[in-house]
Amino acid sequence: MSDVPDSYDPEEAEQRWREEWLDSEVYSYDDDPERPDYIIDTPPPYPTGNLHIGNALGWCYMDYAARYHRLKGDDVLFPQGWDCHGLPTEVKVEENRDIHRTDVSREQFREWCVEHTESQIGAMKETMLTLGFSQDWNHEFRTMNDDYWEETQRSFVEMAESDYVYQDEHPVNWCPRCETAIADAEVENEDREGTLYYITFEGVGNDDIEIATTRPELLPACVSMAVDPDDERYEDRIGDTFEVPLFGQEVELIADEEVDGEFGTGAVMICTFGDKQDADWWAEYDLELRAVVTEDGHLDELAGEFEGLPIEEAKTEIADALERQGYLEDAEPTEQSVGCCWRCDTPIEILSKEQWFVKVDQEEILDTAQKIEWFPDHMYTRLEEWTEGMEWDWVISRQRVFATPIPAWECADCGHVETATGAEVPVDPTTEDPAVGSCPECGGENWAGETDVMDTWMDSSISPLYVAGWPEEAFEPVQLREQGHDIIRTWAFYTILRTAAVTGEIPWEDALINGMVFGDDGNKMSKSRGNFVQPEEVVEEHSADAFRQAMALGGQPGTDIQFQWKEVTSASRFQTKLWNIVKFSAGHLEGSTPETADAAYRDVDAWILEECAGVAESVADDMDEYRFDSALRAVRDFVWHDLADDYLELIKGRLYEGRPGERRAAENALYTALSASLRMLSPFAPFITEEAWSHLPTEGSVHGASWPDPPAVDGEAAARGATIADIAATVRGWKSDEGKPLNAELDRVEVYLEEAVPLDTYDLADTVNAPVYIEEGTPNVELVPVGVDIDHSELGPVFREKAGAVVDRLESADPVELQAELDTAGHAEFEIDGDVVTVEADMFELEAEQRSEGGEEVVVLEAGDATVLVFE
RNA sequence: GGGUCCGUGGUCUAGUUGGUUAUGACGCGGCCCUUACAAGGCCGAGAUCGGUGGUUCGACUCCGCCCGGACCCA
Repeated sequence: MSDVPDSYDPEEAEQRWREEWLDSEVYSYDDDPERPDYIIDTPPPYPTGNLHIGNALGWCYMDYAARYHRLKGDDVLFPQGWDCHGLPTEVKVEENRDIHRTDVSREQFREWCVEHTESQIGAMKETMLTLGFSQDWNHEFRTMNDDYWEETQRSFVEMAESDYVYQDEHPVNWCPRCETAIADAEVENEDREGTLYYITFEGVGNDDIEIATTRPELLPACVSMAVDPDDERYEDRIGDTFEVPLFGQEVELIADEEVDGEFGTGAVMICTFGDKQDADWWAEYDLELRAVVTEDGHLDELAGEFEGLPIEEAKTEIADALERQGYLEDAEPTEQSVGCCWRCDTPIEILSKEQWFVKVDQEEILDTAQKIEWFPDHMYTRLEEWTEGMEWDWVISRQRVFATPIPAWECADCGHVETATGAEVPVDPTTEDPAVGSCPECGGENWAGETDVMDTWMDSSISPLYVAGWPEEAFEPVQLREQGHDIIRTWAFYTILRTAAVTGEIPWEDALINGMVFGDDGNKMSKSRGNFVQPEEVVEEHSADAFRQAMALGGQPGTDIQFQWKEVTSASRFQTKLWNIVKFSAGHLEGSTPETADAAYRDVDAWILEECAGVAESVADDMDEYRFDSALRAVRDFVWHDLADDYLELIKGRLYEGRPGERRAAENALYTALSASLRMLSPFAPFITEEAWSHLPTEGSVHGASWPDPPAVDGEAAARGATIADIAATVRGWKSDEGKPLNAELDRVEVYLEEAVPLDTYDLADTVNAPVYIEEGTPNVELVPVGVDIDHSELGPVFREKAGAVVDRLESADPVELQAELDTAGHAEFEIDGDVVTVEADMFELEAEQRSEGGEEVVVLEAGDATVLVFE
């Protein structure tokens, strides 16, 4: 009867659909002016060659949203980009080819980097396809391609024209290993064990002074010293001068409130530059610049005999020399926070260099960020804090190769700097001259192209502009950015800054922030801990659909989630269940089922359709709020318990033996509920739902279908259906308790309802396998009140401070007497503190228990409002 | 040190504006091959909701403090 295989083979089906979808247009963006756009600003990942489980979580979220919005009828653009430029690739290429980047031409080096990047992208794309992500591959982009970096340069040019971009000499964070400037966001503070040295500076015409420092190697860069103005130890000493040990320069003591009197001796040396504080003081007090650290992290000629030593060596050599010459008073271990390069962990230096900067306009950034809807909303706070804490402008120039060139030239004759115009990008200033021709300042013709390149974040922070088609199309905010909370200070921050600067708009309407993925044991995933899981392993063990479901149910978006194998197990079981439902249903459905005219729905049909409509609505609400966990849970619950446990069992009689009209009504309702379920599940489990869809009388792909909208039904019939389902479930549970087969035949079943309702017993009788009689009132069996069930929400507000006493009286009263009072008076009365209080009937219910004392053998069951008598 | 989030059965997790017996999953125990389903079904046990004060008739939910954890910043 059915061509549905007995079991579902995910490995085969997932492979098949993956290929099918690639050849189809189901995921393509139509740019249809009639439908609302839903554009996702997919954050382009760095092509590491490995899409790890943390990436996968974010892509799952985007894919759930993309698939949901397609069902909702939106014109979805889910592009995929690649953030290609950057140091790790340069290092990898140097390693693989055993060269230094300066050994070959910039062109050659770039070419190798591109080649390497392409192979890395291929591997990650494969994983994305395995996991069933529905990007529109016609909209794939690479930040290293001309068409992309043209836009990067264009945005740079526009920002230069509006004075967001400027060139200046200013202290910057410098990584001596990468030999480039880096931005504040690329510096990570690490707690390290260091040594605190106590060093004596001899006074020049005044007493000596002792300072404490962790960086004796910076003594040659010492230009001043400072104490807290309120520090009594140094009263009257401001303005004293001292000679820097070993290096001989004379420095003056100043007072500044920023000095921490608790640290060391309370006196600190100011070097150019030990840290950001030094840079501030240097500027504030107009101190001399003694640059002693070279770009590659060695001491220069100002260090005299120590010239050429790497920083770490210089530290110990100079400390030794201080000790030998009697300047070192003490040395003790200390905890210190060291700023390190986030790419290579090398401690950073602060050097003053000519660099390109982007102005950080805190107010504009926050104004913009506030207009974005953050999910969860507290993620905005992260951005706010970071933004408010920004001290320096964003340094965007990098002394590297594989990146977007800064489109500028310097006149070799007069030093005038010429920035490209929008018309001449993309341009590589190292190989091309500016369009302006001769220097507008001096008329010279000798241009030196800028060899500095841009920070990679300059590329990735225009992704919303790029995917939205800027500048051909005026920019309108896209609908969604999804990303991890660990990169709010970079990706989100820079994108907001740049979009506001270039367009005056917010980049996205919604920012959905995902948490981190931890291992099964609750710890960060790491290979050494043995809790590392690669998405492919999960697919191999179970299926991509199961993996995707586990990601959705791991926790609500925004929280960190633990990867749980048991969640995958549970998802697999659900899929088995779903498959069996489909297999059973498909056998009863035919091509004309969906269009059954004027289906004569019985009560249970009305009930399942109403339930289904309710679920469709609440799941849509969840999806709109990106509550994927809640959405999937609701659908799974509906499918398993309402549809399979209750509804399917209730209509089996009609499906197998019903007359055509009533059978077709059941078939139609079954089809409606099942196809709605598949559509609601399809964002989470795209493969099995597509496979199931193909076995039902449906058209096309489930992913091209629309969000379910079941027909409106008679509400009273639906309520009756709910009672029937409740009764059927109760009888089924009882049979199971009794160890009876579910189809065990019963003598008869009597259903007692308080008010007579024309319950449709047709399906119920078949399901419980007994004739069913509906009665009004209470059954003629001995029911003994045994307890009281208080409705606190009714009773509490009425009695307020007396509520506790009333509850006590109700609970301590004899239930039998209470029942009698209720029957005669319609309420209960107590005397409390001399007052008579009346407890209305709606404030409590008496719990009754059936006491079988003689008479007919009968079992009494409670099913919601109904009392069910079962005669065996 | 500042900030954000969090602490619910053995494990993970839900809990909407405070209101009956606190959700589900995995695991565990028992029963059941019932015309979709044993790679399954049904049932059961298992939680003083981190601790402690407070607000309230009533607190998992609101507030204070403490303990513990994660992340961000300094």
